[in-house]
Amino acid sequence: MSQLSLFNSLTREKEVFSPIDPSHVKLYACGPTVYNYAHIGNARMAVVFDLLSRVLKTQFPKVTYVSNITDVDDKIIAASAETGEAIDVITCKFTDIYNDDMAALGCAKPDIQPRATTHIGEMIALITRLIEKGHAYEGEGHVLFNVPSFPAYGALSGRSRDEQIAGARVEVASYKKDPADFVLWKPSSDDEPGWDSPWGRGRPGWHIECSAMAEKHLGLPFDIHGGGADLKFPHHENEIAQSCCGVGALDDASAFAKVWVHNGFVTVEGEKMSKSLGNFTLAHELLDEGIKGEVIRLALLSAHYRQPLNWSEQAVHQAQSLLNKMYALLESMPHAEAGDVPPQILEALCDDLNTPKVISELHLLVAAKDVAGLKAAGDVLGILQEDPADWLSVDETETEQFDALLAERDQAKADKDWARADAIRDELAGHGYKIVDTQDGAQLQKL
RNA sequence: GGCGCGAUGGCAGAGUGGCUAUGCAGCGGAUUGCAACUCCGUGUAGACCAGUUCGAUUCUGGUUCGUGCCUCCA
Repeated sequence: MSQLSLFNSLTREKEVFSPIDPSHVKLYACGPTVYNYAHIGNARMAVVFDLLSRVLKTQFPKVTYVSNITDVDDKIIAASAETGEAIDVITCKFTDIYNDDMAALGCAKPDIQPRATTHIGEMIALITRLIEKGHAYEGEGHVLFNVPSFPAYGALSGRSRDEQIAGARVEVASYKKDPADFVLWKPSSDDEPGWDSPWGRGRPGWHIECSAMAEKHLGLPFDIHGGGADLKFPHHENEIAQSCCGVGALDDASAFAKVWVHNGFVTVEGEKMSKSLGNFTLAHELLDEGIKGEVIRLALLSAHYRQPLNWSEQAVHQAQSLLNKMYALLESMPHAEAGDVPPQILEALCDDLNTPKVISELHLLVAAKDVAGLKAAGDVLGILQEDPADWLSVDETETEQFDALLAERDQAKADKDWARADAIRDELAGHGYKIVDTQDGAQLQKL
């Protein structure tokens, strides 16, 4: 059996994964703040950690994958103010859309998907504990984490507290004892969402929810904590500080989570996809355009998860092309059953999720007509879950408008009027369809 | 400025101290309709400069360039 290795951001080394309890592996990944649609950069995180949980499940008898929904945040408040929709309407709506879109990308729902707003009590309890232990203090209605009280601060991001201060863009509010201190709890005005607490009506800071929810659902320490690379600092660094201090592990940044896994960004023309740059593509839009979820998923896995992934038509095209090939083979052998996951696939996955290598192995499986291996590989990768005939056909209601053209082309072929036949092919290509002549006559496929 | 990451053939993208990555595109061929699909064949790439070595794309150092975090961010 292949042994899983993962690059641990905390040690900056690829390590053989060795669970705290091999009978129950625990994984947490920071999920979305639900105030709008997920773009494919957000989707990459969901796909990567879904894949990791699937691979873990092939290696260990029990895996609990937790990924949260952040449903209290200043951005949500701002979105509500802008649209006039109630906050819970917005968060419910976009939670559902997120789950639907990720399901379309082949992501199983996490075993537990905790919401921040249903864990306020746990957050207050953790904050209270931090105050009691001298790691947090109250000031002007805020509760702040005192960074100098945690000697191991900076272990994950590799920056010292002095460097962070040198960044100079940190807001130094009057109630902060140290410029690096960050908010655990902040006061809410009457028109903002808030909960009663020992420090007055307020709401949690951004970082505390993950500490509280991970501890509640997984216990400390747990095995793997993941998220996008941009969360390393300050979010994950602060989670470590809160959680380690909560359990009194002042010098051990691994007392929260043992292995930290960070996925790289999706880029567009070499630049990070981000909302502020406006260069984002929504997963929802791509699905609406008729690009299949599995195509998006495979395209997102076409680069190694820690490398940047440049989103392009060509990446989509390559993923589509491979899936078409695989489904065509599956259709030709409809009664084949899934076998064991081919060892070379498992080996590549176990090597820090080397999905580009996996994809090359998929091509080789197609060439070898190894349907049983492909099906098994598809199950662990979260692809090849559709009916091959459905995959290869196109929606007839969409294409019946072209039936007359196809009939005309059949006649043109019979008349050996190749110029006309090819003109029709070109015309349909303009509509996004490819004509494939089969024994049953001409059929259309999406380009 | 501080701290990271990266640089592979037209494009995407791996492994590897010496032995074909893989795919997309292109080109040649078979089949076909002079198409499409399919099949066969086809690519001396490794930013630059040193060093280690019998031998480096792979290890080490430096340079250049790109990019990310340091502020909300997957």
